[in-house]
Amino acid sequence: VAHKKNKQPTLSEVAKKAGVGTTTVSRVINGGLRVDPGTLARVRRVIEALGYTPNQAARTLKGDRTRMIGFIIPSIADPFFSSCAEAAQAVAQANDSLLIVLATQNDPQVEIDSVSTLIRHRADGLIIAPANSKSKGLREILQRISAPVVALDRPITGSAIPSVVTDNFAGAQLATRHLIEHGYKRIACLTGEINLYTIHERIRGYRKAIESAGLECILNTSIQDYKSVEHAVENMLAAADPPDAIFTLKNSVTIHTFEVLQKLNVSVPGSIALLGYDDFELAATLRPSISVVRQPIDEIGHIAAQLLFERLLGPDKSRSSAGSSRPQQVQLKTHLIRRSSCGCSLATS
Amino acid sequence: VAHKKNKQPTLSEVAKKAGVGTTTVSRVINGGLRVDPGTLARVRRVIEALGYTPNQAARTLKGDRTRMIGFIIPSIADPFFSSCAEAAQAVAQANDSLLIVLATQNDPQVEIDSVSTLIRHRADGLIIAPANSKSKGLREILQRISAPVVALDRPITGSAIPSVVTDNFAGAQLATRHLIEHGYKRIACLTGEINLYTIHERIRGYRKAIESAGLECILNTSIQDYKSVEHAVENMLAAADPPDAIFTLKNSVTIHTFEVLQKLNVSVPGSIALLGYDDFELAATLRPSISVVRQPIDEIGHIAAQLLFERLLGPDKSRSSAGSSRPQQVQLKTHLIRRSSCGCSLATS
DNA sequence: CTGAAAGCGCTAACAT
DNA sequence: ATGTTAGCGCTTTCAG
Repeated sequence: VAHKKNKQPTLSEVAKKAGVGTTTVSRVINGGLRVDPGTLARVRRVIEALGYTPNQAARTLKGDRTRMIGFIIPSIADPFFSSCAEAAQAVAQANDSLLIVLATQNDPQVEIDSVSTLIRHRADGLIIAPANSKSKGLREILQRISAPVVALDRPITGSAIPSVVTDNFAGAQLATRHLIEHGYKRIACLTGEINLYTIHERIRGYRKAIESAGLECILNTSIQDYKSVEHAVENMLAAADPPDAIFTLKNSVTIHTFEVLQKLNVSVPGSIALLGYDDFELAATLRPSISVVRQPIDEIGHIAAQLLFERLLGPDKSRSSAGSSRPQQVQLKTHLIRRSSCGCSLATS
Repeated sequence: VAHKKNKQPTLSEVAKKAGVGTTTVSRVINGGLRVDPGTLARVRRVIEALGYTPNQAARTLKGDRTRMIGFIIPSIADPFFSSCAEAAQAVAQANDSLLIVLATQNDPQVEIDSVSTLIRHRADGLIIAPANSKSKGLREILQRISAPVVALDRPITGSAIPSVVTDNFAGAQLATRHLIEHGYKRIACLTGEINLYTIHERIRGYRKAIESAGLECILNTSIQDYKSVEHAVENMLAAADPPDAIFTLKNSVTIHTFEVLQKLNVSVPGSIALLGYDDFELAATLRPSISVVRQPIDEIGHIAAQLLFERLLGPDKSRSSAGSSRPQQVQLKTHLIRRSSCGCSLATS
């Protein structure tokens, strides 16, 4: 009984113990083809007895894939990205690969460092939600790596990198139009993080709808936290011509706006209607329930991972639900969920 | 079979191009000590020009750590675990390591497979929230691996594996007592998944408090989804002696209970008080706001990861915020958050 | 200061 | 059917 501490048994140890060559053991652990049934059984017994597990690092060095894919996102705790990660991990698992999750907090430097780390580890591929779609540094480093890359939620402009995003422009436009159809005339739009691709597109959608209807854009892009929402809303309410509807471009802003309106005892949608971008768990439970633009979150992660494996293995070999390969720039539709806060379903408010 | 696999440059390519030996290049990428400044600069230039990155697999094979740690949890999308993961990933990053996230959906077989995969990849260590604290198969495989393991949220009974959990018993007991102090006499407890360690402990806490006060346990452990909550609540309400308070043992049950109560127009806490285990984002925003037992989620993930790196590197070398090493069985305190639904702060309800 | 050479564990020709 | 052997890219003695 060898007490080599901290050491897993090796293939050649198995070979020695089983009285065979290393090639035979290698064949056994790789399916056992072209191996005598008796030998096969014996080797398997030794493997079992020793608790042998092939060393992936050695395989990798020999030229095999690492069976690891990187997943670079702003935050793991964010429900949107954690749901994407869950879906991507499932696809990775189905393809016998590991998902390595890296959170960047939207910091471009951390993002680049993360890519470097993944390259060092020779990840087979890479899924990334870039902090800045236009970052030159990121585009450069991404261009240099040989592993396939898929962009998630936000494309990487000026590159041929495949991406899976939702149609933020159409979603915001549709939502704004819906508010317009309700008859609201002064529709404010609250957001922050205007350098994000998604937010930028949503603003465009809002603008388009508002201007097409000949209304006035009331856009506040300085929102950061609860305080700033409170400040913004109080100012609007105190103005000579207060808004009759608010369109919020991201989850946290929607929630903060709801909270402020609730705190100020402003009737929703009576005095001011509210519609938010991105659904959230309790949107239907709040009173009034919050109308939102919903994105197919799971699909984003799922398709991004599938796209990656298709490029990795060739379209036919990846474990896809569908056999056909997809286009390289996927844009998913969003969905308007009509609840009470926009003025729909007044019966249940 | 012409794959356009742009291989990464290797160390010896750098050496050749720089006109030095591989040893020198190795020294350069490992800090550049004992290397002539001129040579160092030249080698660095070549590395830069070639975009060389050391191959982690080769280093690993040579005996170095893999700089990867595994993180096995039931679900990534679950806010509790994704927050833990975020904290753990930050610690991993600080220790120059990768976090590999595996979701098991509480399936014991997937769990064991996940551990195997991580062993194959020679992860340096392993953080796991076991689906079943008493699983023999899991304990066995965990015992066999040489890498350090830390249990998260749920201990692994019958083993010396360090764990980071919260005091579920005390938390539930405190919460139940709080309800009792409010004067409620018929306090129901709703839950599912009773095979989970956490739930088991919470039930114990509830029982202890109820029995100590000479009250009757009204325990329903068959909750699974909204429907089952609806059914349970309707039955309770229709009974001759309906409860005057409900204590829910997990997030989803709390929310479903709130929804059912809201739908049935039952006044909370007027007719029935509600108190839930585990805080959630909109608990304070709902009307009434929901009182809860809050766990220090980030700390759980953070401490678990720190514990792991302490065992991995020795207490002094890990990037801990504190220099001192921690006990191996950490039990964190929970906190009762008094909001309106239990009967506190009636002014703001 | 610097380099030659010996492996780390595995796979894949190439033998037998 | 099975063994022999040559590396994969890197670190690390051990000599210059």
